[in-house]
Amino acid sequence: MAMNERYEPQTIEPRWQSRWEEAGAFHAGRRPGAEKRYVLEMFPYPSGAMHMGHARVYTIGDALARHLRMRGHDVLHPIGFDALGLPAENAAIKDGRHPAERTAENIVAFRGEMKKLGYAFDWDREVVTADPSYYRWNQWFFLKMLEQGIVYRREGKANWCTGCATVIANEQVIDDDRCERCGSPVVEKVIPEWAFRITAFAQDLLDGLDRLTEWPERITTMQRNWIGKSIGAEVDFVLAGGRGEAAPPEPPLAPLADAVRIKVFTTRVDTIFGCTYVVLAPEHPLVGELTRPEQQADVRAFVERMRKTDAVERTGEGAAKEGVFTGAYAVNPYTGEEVPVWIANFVLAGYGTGAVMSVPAHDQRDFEFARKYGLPVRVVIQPAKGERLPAGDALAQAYVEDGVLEASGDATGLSSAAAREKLAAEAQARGFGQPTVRWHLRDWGFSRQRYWGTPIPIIYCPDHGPVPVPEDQLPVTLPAEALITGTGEPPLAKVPSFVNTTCPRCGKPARREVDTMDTFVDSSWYYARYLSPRDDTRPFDPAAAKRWLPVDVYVGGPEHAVMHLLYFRFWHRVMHRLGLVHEDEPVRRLVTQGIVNGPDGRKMSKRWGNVVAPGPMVARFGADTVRMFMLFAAPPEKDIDWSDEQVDGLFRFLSRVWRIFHARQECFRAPEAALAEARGDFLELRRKTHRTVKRVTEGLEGDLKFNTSIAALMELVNALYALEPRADPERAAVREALLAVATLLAPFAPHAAEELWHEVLGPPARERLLAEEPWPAFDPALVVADVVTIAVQVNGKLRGEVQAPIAAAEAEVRALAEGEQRVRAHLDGKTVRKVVFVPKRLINFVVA
RNA sequence: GGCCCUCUGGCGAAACGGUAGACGCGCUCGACUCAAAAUCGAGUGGGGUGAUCCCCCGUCCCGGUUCGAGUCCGGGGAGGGCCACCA
Repeated sequence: MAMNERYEPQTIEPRWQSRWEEAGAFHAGRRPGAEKRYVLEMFPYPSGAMHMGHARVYTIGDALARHLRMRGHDVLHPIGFDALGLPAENAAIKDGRHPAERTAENIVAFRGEMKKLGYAFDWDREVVTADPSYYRWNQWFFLKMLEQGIVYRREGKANWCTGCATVIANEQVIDDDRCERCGSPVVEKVIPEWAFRITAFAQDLLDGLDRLTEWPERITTMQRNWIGKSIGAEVDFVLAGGRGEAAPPEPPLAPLADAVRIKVFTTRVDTIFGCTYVVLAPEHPLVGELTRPEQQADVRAFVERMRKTDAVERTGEGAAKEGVFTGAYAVNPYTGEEVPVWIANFVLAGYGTGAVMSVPAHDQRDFEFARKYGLPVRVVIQPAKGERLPAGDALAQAYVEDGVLEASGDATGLSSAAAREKLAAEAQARGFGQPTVRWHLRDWGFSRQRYWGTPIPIIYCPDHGPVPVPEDQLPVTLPAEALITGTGEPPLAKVPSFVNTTCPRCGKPARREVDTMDTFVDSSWYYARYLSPRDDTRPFDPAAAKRWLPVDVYVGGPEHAVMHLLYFRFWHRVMHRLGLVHEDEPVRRLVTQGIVNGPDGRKMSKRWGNVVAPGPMVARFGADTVRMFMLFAAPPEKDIDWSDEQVDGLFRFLSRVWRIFHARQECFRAPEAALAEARGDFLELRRKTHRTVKRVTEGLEGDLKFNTSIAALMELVNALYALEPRADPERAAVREALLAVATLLAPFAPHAAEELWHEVLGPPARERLLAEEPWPAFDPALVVADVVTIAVQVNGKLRGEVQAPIAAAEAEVRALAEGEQRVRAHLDGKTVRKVVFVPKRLINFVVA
């Protein structure tokens, strides 16, 4: 049967998709003896239709997975759906439908589109987080972590999103006070909530980053910053004269030691001899107590005003520094000096100790505050080199660098670094402080006052308080009949059949927890669930985990740098502690892919009318063209713009590939034995073929340069167009090239590749699948040319080129180069001082 | 303010410290066609002489290292990302 003259992806693609499926080609575990590879892309959140960003991640991961399979590995390449969460619930509220129904529909649509794109997923392992068979294990983990003390209940200030009507995590607050999901204002609200003690893992999470050598550095840097370890010291300033005559504090204070101590945290204890005042946050518990009667009115008014001002306005960049004197004085333990105690808007109650020592000469913020309120400025650090600083009164701005201490008692003359160590140790020795580590990372509050999440398996008993639901009663399932309004109290609170239950301890009537878990819980361990997705006795099989974990390559967007990618590292450590996994990092190599922008270069958005959906593009050009576009446009980590012209170009390329196969059909049966007799242009073609195998392979490994791999294929195809084979050896060389093209194309344009490969091989290949064939090897003898072009430079400037045998020695090349008229013109009348010879590449005459 | 990234033709991009611009898009010309599309082929960084030969300039800017720098080092500029009165 003659091959179709036209490239028609619409007829080819469904055919191969069903062949792959029937053969179970992409099931993991089919090659038990082979080395495993776990390739994973971040699973989609099916709140709407599939978009180009999805098409890009899965295309990148798929190219890798397909290549690794052809390299003989046992490949696990699973997929699932991150189905629970606020956006799905919000969308459901908007169109008045149940989130379960809507999500199910979206998943069907997603699955359909992914299948049309021909991704080599192991669909048997699909996981949907909204399924009780999945989220029961969220609940199971919750119970285990409760036992371990990693989960705890707290009452505290939470970030309350006014739009989503729920608490959200610190990581989900953007632009200071906006919800990452819906953009609504976020306010502080005091609410009881459940939290993960992720801070207990802070050091470990930080140390682990050093071992993640195959992660993009910018991601590990972001995590490092987010974890935010700062090493400093805590120092107690004792209130001068003991208690101030404060108004009766409410509630009554616990008995205090003789002296009231104001604990401050600083990373610059080396500057402490320059401390001229101390500042507390307005919310600091000691404020009421230490304020002097004559300052009482001012301080109260200030605190009251701060309470009413929202966080951004108060502490945002533009906010003016404001403060008020309390009338109290505290003693600097290093100097014995009494310094005034102030309160100010810019001091945060939630960071450090909520109190700072102010060193206006060496901290810009303190400097501005001191100038505004006429507080003294005292220089105690001098630059190690360069001009000395003037006295404090004449200082134009704070000197914040490290330097050499002066006027600092015993520490005078020490460097800042040495002084920090000495002074912190001294504080400890003398009992008024100690070296201290502070973290930016906070515990992960995960209670959400919403419906579409995992119910938290806790029962509140009037006698026993919060009681965990026994393991054998899991899952606590979401009641289908909840009324979801998106406002007011948690929807689950309004479902009596859910709320009302009995205490597992005493059997008395009790109420269930009505909050649900943050969606990030679902995505924190899904990669492990893929290992045994139908297991109903445990979250996953540890033996399978031993075989498959860690994930070898994880592909996803860099926007998850400090949320998902930190949470799942934390979770993996918990699983490690529970003995479920054998390593403490979940992912060996992370690939972060760039955004697909609209054709106008702007982010795709309805607002700009520049949204291009993958579905219609696949229908029009075929999956292979869309995939090729994603990979050819730029390396994975770069942002790309959708371009209709470029897409046309890739379709044109695949058609061009098709046509050359069609035009060279007579070569399909060429005898392989004739290959060795290929000469001239056809020997060159063979070299090009083998070089192409090498280049494409390199692009799929190492730095993942799919774009140059595809470029190499294009060059080979261009070379084929330039040749007309007439004899068997020539036809054999062409056949070799055609087979290479088909095979090398398999990770990128798998459908066309299968079709072409089968055309070349004919009936003998009927039962085989290219997707499972071995990746081609190249002949090292054929990737090197026997004659090379050598650039000739004079003083580093290109002045000609010569052809020389690859092994040519310097003398030979030099003679050839000097024989070139143009080169001679530049050498005439000059003295050659030196000749630099780089074998196979260039020769450079240095003349004067 | 801190940390990080990027900067190369008209555009997307290539380039172990070694011929800058591979490959693709776009554009120009030619072949095919009554014509167009499609396809195939040729050309395509700027400038200058000038006719296929050569010269000069050219990878954000300034300096340095080197026989040789898009690449390495120092300084600056522009754009972007993340964090942020974090003590």
